[in-house]
Amino acid sequence: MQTRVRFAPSPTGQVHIGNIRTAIFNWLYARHTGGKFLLRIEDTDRERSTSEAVTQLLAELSWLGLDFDDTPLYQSSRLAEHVEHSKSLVDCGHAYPYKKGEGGEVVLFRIPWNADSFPNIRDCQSASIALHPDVPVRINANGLSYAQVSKKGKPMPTESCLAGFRELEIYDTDRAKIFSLEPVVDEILAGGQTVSLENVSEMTFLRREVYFNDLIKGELSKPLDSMKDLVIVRSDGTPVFHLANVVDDCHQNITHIIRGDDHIENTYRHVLLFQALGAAPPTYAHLPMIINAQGKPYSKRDGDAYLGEFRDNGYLADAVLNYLTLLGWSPGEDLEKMNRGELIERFTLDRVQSSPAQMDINKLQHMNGLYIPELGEADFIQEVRAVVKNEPWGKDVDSNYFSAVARLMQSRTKLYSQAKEWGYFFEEDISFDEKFVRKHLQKPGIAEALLEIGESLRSTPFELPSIEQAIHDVTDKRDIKQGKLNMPLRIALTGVPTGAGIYEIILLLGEETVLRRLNHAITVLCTSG
RNA sequence: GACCCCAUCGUCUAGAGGCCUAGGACACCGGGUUUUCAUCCCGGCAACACGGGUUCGACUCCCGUUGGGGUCACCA
Repeated sequence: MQTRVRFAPSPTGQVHIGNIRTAIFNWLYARHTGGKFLLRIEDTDRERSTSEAVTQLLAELSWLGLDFDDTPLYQSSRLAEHVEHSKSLVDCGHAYPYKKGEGGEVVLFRIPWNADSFPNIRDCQSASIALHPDVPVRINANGLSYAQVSKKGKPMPTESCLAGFRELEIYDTDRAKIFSLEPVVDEILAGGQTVSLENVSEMTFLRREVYFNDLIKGELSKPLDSMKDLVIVRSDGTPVFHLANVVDDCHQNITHIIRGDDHIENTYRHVLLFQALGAAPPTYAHLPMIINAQGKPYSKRDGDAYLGEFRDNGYLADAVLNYLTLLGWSPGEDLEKMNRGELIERFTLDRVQSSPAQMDINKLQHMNGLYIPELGEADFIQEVRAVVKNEPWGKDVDSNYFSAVARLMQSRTKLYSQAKEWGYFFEEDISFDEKFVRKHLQKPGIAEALLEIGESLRSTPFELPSIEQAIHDVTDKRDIKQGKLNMPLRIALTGVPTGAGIYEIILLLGEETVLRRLNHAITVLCTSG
C-alpha cells in the first residue's frame, strides 16, 4: 500500500521551527517511501485562522522545497462531513449529547465500555483505589466522579469515563459492598439515571488500557480510568479538533501520522475514535520536541525561531533543511552534510531519536557556511544584492563592481546577511574599531611604512602581482617580518581585522581610494589617541 | 497534583550485552598551512544522571530514585 502522510498546520500565525520540522519529517518519509505528502489546512478555528497565515505558510514550504501532492485540503470546507460523522457516532452509541457546564448541549465521544470492536483496548489486572469518605461517588452516563485520598489524607476530586471501570465494585467505610456496576451499566449508559454513594472507602475494578505501537517510541499505553469522555461537537454545533482531525485523516486515507510527541495524549483518544468510525487507526510516529536555549519547546507563543526569520537572516533553504533533519535524526554513520537526495534516501523513522533536541544556532551557521561556497556565483550575487539594498551604501551600487566584491567574499561568507558588513568596499568614509586601530596602527614605524607603501603603489602598475610586490618591497627594505604589515594595512583600508585577501581588496578598492585611506590612516589614525 | 513521555561530552549525535581506553560534528583552546583574512590540516578539552538488580560481562536489559518535558479546554 502506498504511504500517505499529511502536514496539518493551523494557520494562526507564523510557522515556527518545531512545526516545520514536523513538515520536513513527513515530507522525507513520503519521498523516501514513494508515497504522498498531503497538506491539510486546519482552519476550523475561525477566530484565529487568517488567509495571510495560509499564504505565508505556502511560501515557507515552497522556500524550503517541501513540495506537496494534490491540492491542499481546507478543513473548514468539510464541516458538514464532520457533523455528519458526529451524528452517526451518536446513532451507534459511540457518542452522546450532554449538558456540560454553563453552555448548551455538546456531543461527547464515549470511551467505549464494550471493547469488542476496539482491538486497541486490552485488559490489564484488577485494581483498587482508596476513596475519601467525605466525598460521595457519583455515577452516570458521563462517567464516574469520586475523590481519591492524597498522601496527606485529603480528598482529590477525580472524574473518569465509565469505561475505565469494568467490574467496578464499591465498598463503604464498614467494608461492606454497596455497589456493583455490571448489573446496572446498561441502564446507566442509556441515560438519565445518576447513582450517588456516600460513606465510601474503596473501589475495585478491572483496569483496562488503550495502547498502540509507535514507530519511534515503541508501545505506548494509558489506562482508561485516567481518561474522560471528550467533547467532539461544541454547543454551537461546530466540530472540535479531535473529530475533524480524525475524520479528515480517514477521508484522506492517511496511513502514517507523524507529529510532535505533545500529541501523544491525543493519540490515545484518536485511535479509539478511528475505530468507532469503523476505520483502522493509522500508524503513528511521535517526534520529540525541538527545544529552545531555555530547554522549553518552541511554541506559538515563542517570539523567536520562526522559519521566516532564518530566511531573512541569510540562511539557505538547503542548509536549514539539512540541519533541521539532523535534529532528532541521524543516518547512523558519521555523515552530516547531505543534500536532499541523500536525506531522502537515508531517512527512516526508526532512526528518529525519542528524546528532545536543542537547537544550536552555531551548528546551523556552520552548516550554512558549508553550503554558501557551493552556490552558483549568480545565485549568490543575487541573494547578497538583495541583502545589501537596505544598507545606506547599498542602494545604487555599480553592478559589475558589486559582483566582483561578491565573488571575492563568497567563500568566506557564512550568512547572506554578513554582506551588510561589506560597506568598506562602497563607502567613501569608513568607520574604524578603536581597539584595532590602537593595536595595529598606533605602533612605532607603522605610519612610515604605510607612507612608503602608498608611494610604492603609486609608482607601480595597479595589478595583483605588482601590488603584492610593492608591499613586499617595503617590508624587505624596512626589515619588517613578512606579513607583519598586512594587518595594519587591512585596518587602515577596511577598518576591520577580517575579510578577504588584502591584495585582492586593494585591487578592488582602486588606487585612489587606497591612497586616500592610507593618507587618512597616516595623518589621523596612527597619531591620535 | 494525576497521567503520559524522555535521560551518552556545553549542544547535535554514534552506540541494538563483550568491537568502548565510549566514536563523529558544532562550539571552545592550542599548533600548522595561507608572507595577510577565510578555508584547510593536526592536536586538546569534554559525557554514559543516581541506586539496585539480571548476566561470566551492561552505556546497552529490568526495577526504583532523581531530573526534564508534555497533557489534563466547548484551542489546535
